[in-house]
Parts: sequence; C-alpha cells; structure tokens
Amino acid sequence: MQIGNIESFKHLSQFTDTRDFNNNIEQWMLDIKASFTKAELVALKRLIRFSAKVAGICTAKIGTIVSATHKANGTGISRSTFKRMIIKAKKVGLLLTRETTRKNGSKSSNVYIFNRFYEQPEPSKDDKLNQPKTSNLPKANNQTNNKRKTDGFYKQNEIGQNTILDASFTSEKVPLNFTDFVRNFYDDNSIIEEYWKLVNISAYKHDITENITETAIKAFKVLVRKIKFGKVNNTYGYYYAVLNRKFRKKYLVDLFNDAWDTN
DNA sequence: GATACGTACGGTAGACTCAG
DNA sequence: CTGAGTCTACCGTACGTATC
Repeated sequence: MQIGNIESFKHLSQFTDTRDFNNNIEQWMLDIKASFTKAELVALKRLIRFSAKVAGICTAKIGTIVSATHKANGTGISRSTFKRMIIKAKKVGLLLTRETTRKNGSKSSNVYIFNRFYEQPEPSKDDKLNQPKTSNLPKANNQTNNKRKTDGFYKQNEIGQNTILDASFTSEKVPLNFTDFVRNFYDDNSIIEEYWKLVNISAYKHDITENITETAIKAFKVLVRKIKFGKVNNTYGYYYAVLNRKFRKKYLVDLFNDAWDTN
C-alpha cells in the first residue's frame, strides 16, 4: 500500500460519517478506557482527532501526532508512549494499522484504521424474526467475504485472493480443539481466525488467562443455538457479547475465590 | 559517482519518577 | 522496597536528498 492523500484511503473507513465514528469511539472508550494509562489516553485522543477528516482513518506520521500533543496543552507524550498505546489499541481490537511505502518501496508513515465497536446488545423479544428457521450460518460466511471485498487490504494481484482456504489452513495460533469445533459450521480458516480474534480480545479485556478455549467453545455453542432459532443478525457481534458475558462471570468468580482464599 | 545526512519504521536497554 | 509507567538514547534497515 502506497502513501498518498488521506482521501485515497476513504475506502478503508468503516464509518458513515464523523458522527458515526464519534458514537463508536464513545462506546469503545466506555469499554476499554481502563486499559490505558493517562499518557496513553492523551496519545489515543490525539490520534482520534487526527482521524476526523476521513472518519476513522489517520495517515499522519507518529512524529506529527506526538508533537501535536506537545503543542496542545503541555501534556506532551513520547514516541514510545504512542507506540505502546498503538500496541494496546490493536490488542483490544480498537484499531489496526497498515504500513505504507513510498514509490521506491521504502517505508513511510502508517495508516491507522479504527474498527467499529463490536459489542452488540442481546436481541430483544420484538426483534424481527424474519430470518429462515433453517441455519443461516452461510450468512456469516458472506459477511466475511463482503468485508474482504470492501476493506481494501487485499491487493488485486494477491495470490489466492478469491480462494477460500478450509479450516486446515487456520493459523497455529488458534487452538486445535477450537478449530476442530468451529470447522463443523465454518470450514474456512479466515472465519475461524476472526472468531478466535474476538476470543482473545474478550479474554484480554477481562484479564482471563485460563480455560479460554473451553469458554470460547461454550460461547460458540450458544451462538449456534441462537442462529438456529434465527435470533442473530450479526454473528460476530453476538458471539462477542456472549464471550464478554462468560468471561465477566469467570472473572468475578475468580475474584471471589481469591478473596476467600486470602481470608 | 561517492559520501553524509535525513526520514521513516520496529525494537530494546537503562534510568528516572512516583504511588503503594 | 517494589513495580508500573514513562522517557531518552540507542540499534538496524532502506531509501531519498544534498553536497562535493
């Protein structure tokens, strides 16, 4: 990806306009604010301000953003703080980065792409149940494929761009038992990795380090059940919400047990 | 053409500050 | 005292630009 005018990265934006972007950021902040230190929040807020021209996209170089924090109100941050903030933001799923190159191939500034807020509320009873009673699992498949077409990360000439790789191509980072379970419903490595990414984000958010795969599979069973009854509009969002509920519960149980042990 | 310097990136080590 | 948070100062890579 070559650097250029920010308008040329418009297609990477996941937001309809600045208002939509701001609403999502508000939701994100409620969810992840505690994960960042004071200085990191200064860096994040400045990055968000640099992402207003094209909603959710920032092409400014690190130095520009860092020096802007110095000019603003004296609470300047260092380049290291900015980089740490980016690492955390990527880990919680707030944004992703793409490297850009110059015409000659050398490295240029990064492009920061904010993600939409994942969490979805539980569907209410009056939600439209206009989906087929049969499984709508393939719908999720289509969602992913549509995302692939529109997110702009896949270069035209990339080998196998349109080839769907089955579950056996799933990254080694994804536990085998999770892959084996999910492949019964989605035999596509990119979908399985996408679901596993949500598991990581949610586990990290709730400070969970044990039995993650077990919980992830249980949550997936809940998702499958709900899909079967046609109650899911956004499979990724629903799965993320289920994960959060389960990890939150586990976090509180562990907390209680620790307190009990120390007494 | 050769050289020096600048600009990007990612990464690490060590030192400092401060709260608990 | 300890650990978290933060900063500065390095390293290496790759290329562009200015100067001799």
